[in-house]
Amino acid sequence: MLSNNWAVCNFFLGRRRKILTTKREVPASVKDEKLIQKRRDQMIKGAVKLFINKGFHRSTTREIAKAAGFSIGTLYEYIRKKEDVLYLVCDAIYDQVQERLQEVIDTDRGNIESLREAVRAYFKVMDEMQDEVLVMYQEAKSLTKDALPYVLEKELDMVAMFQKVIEGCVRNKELMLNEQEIKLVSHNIFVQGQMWAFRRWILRKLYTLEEYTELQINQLLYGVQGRKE
Amino acid sequence: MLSNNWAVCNFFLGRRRKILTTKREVPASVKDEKLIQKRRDQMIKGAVKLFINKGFHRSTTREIAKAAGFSIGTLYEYIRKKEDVLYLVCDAIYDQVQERLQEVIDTDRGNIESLREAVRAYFKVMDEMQDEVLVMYQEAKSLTKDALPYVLEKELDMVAMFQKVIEGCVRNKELMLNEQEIKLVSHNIFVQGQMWAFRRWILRKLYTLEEYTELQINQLLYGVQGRKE
Amino acid sequence: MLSNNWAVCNFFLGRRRKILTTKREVPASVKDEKLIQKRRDQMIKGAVKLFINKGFHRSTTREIAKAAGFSIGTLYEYIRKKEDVLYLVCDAIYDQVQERLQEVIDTDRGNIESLREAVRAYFKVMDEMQDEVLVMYQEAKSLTKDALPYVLEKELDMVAMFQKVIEGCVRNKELMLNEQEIKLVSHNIFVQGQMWAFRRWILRKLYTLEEYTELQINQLLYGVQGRKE
Amino acid sequence: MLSNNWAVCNFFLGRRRKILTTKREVPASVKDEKLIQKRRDQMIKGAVKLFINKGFHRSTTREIAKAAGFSIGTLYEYIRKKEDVLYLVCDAIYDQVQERLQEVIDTDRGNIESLREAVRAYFKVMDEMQDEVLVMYQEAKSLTKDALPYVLEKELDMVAMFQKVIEGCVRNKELMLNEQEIKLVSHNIFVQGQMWAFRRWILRKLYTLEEYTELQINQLLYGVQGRKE
DNA sequence: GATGAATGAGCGTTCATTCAT
DNA sequence: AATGAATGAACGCTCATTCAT
Repeated sequence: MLSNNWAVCNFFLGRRRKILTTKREVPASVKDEKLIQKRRDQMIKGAVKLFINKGFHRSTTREIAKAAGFSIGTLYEYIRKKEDVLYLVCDAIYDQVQERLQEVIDTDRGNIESLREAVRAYFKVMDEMQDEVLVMYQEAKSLTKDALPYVLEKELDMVAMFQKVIEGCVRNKELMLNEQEIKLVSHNIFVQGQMWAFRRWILRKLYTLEEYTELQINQLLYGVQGRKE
Repeated sequence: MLSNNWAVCNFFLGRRRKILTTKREVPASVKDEKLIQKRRDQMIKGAVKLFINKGFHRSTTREIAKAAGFSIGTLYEYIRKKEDVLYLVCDAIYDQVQERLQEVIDTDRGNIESLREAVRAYFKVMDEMQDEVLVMYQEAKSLTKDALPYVLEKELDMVAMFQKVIEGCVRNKELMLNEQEIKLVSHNIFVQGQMWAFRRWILRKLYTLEEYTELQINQLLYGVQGRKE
Repeated sequence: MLSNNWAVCNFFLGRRRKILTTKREVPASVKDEKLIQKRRDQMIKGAVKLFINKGFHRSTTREIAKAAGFSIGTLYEYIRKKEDVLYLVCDAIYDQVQERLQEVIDTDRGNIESLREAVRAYFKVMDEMQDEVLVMYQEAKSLTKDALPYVLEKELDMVAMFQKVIEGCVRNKELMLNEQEIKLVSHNIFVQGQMWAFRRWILRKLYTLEEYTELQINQLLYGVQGRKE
Repeated sequence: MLSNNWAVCNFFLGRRRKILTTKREVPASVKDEKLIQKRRDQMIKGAVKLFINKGFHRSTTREIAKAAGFSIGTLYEYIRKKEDVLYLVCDAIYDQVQERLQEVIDTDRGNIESLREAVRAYFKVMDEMQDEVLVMYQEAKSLTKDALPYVLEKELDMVAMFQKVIEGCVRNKELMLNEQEIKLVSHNIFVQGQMWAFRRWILRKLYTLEEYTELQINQLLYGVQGRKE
């Protein structure tokens, strides 16, 4: 139940610094950790392709196994339930996004240029990982009660990256924003990046990625009235 | 297939002014139009509740019938396929949103105050219809190839409302924006409204609706730097 | 159950002269006998068309009602069960065949020419009523336990017509056959007539109706060796 | 649609020597060919019993599975649709009939005695396989458009066996028949064999198998007038 | 550790039949 | 007498999951 999900999330997220520090474990029957990693990589790779085309609910476990390159029996040696696949997929996608961002975003420079660069980098990643983002985006709600908080926490971690960049600017007096405003802007940036993926059916017709990026950055910095005259 | 869906959408939306002017009809076996309306209203009401809790895929046709207050046989007198319920639900929600907006938004005044009001009104509707918006938002991807364009068109109609308000401001020199910028801002407003619904798990903790609204409007108008000093 | 059907048939047919002299009644809710006849005629006409195309089991009561030109509710004013339609249809087809035969077959002349004529007339009727015969033929097995004997009795009545013609020939010494042989030949003629309908997929390619008729008559009269040299 | 079926059949049969040489494959999910054969044998055995009693349409897939000795899920590992069962059953029955005939019929001797023997053997098989023949006979029409030609071709193969025997007699001047006549007689024999099965409700009362056989052979050879003398 | 045959609960859907109007 | 909306048992079929090999 979604509404229950939110309740559960709130519960967890409220104290997340305490409990959610480690990954949620999906138990496997197989012992060899190396093998588990290898098989799950195969699985995730296949499943993402599948989910992009048919969504999670319309993909069968058999199809997932096949796409992964092994049998249905083997699939169940590495997961307990179909929903574990979804969690593993979502988890992997977020990790990938985050990893790529951490490579290119400098959260410590604390000037407007670093904010511009962060947004550009983020939008670029979202563009390159469009399909994956879409999957995450559309299927996250199918995650079970206990898996969802782990994924939401990763979202917050990403939002926190932008927040950190902006806080740097504020600290250096490049921007004048209170905490509420900082958080809102961070969330806006985050959503606008996703938006490029989940509204691509219309945005792609109106803008190239570069146009979209620069327009959003300008709007972010100056608003619609800041440039009025 | 999602990716195909997009192709289809693009195809339809490309020429939408010509083909998509009328509603997509869902055929019913029952002839009495009044009755059809009544039963479908029951159905939609029940289905929304269900979809909020379990999502479309996890809701069974029997549950939908029960929630609507009639038997499974009767359900199928008013739809052909389970997916028709989803279309009917999405369609109804959008109609409702749009209707409520048209009541309160004045697209002709053409000043900044009217833009503020439009955004406030829109965010208020999105707040009041949180559950419905969430359903639409999360389940739209499960719509069939042929139903999706109808729903997307409605989205564009709503975006167009904001666009019209902004164009008014531009015409009256209250704002200086080119067409690309106008469109982007319209989409941003639209998405930020939805965002209040689909990210409520975090936003509700940070802001009241009023705070969220005013912060977003200010960010929209002045950007983060327009107010720098 | 078919096997039970046979048992039941045997039971009934064994004493048929006593019990099966009247038509099996299909009760109607409506009182007006004239109307019953009219509505059932509509029904049979529509149903035959339907059964030709889709068979009994694949035709729904709604389709039957529609094909008859009235509502499903009305249909059930004139029958009790769907299977009644099948009985009514089979019954009507046999009546029609028999009526047409009685018009043209002279069972009293008692010469070989009258036998030839009877066969020719019968085959002609079977040719003209191909579709109906096929329906009867293929759907009779779906008749209920209690309806089947009535239809089988009609078959025997038709076989008896040929038997009568042949008995006339024997009485006049035009043929030398004992009773067993007479009956077999009668059944053969009957089946060969049906055969033209139910094996038309191949026979039509090999013969015209006239060729088929004359070849069968010759084979009937002279065998394959009677003409050996 | 039955009428369409015939059209399709004609189409296929017209060129059958070219296309229909191989069996129609019914795909199975299971890979082990041996197992497929075993399970399908179970299935066919159970289904024949069921179809004899209730007909194809009145037998449910669950009943078929149960009669076969496994679960509904397993049934569908070996077929795709319920209709596949019917095809498999019809196909198996024909194969069985044909196999038994090929064991006993000598198509090369080319004398009248061999024709007598062929007919006797055929009628005996039809007697022993009464139930199966009845099923084939009554349910063949429920076969799908694409399955029917395969079954009809098998019929023609059997007719061709009699044709071959008769052609031998003609070649050896034991009989004087043109091709049209040969074909007709072959079809007659074939139908008269089936007739013993599908008209057993009356024929059994009039004749033993032996009487029926000898009477038909005599009628075949000498006609009703050849012996008039 | 890998396989894939087996299972059966449960799904979407149909349709003969009823009955209030 | 005629209608057609309502019903729900029962159908064909799917698929997540298990477990013997």
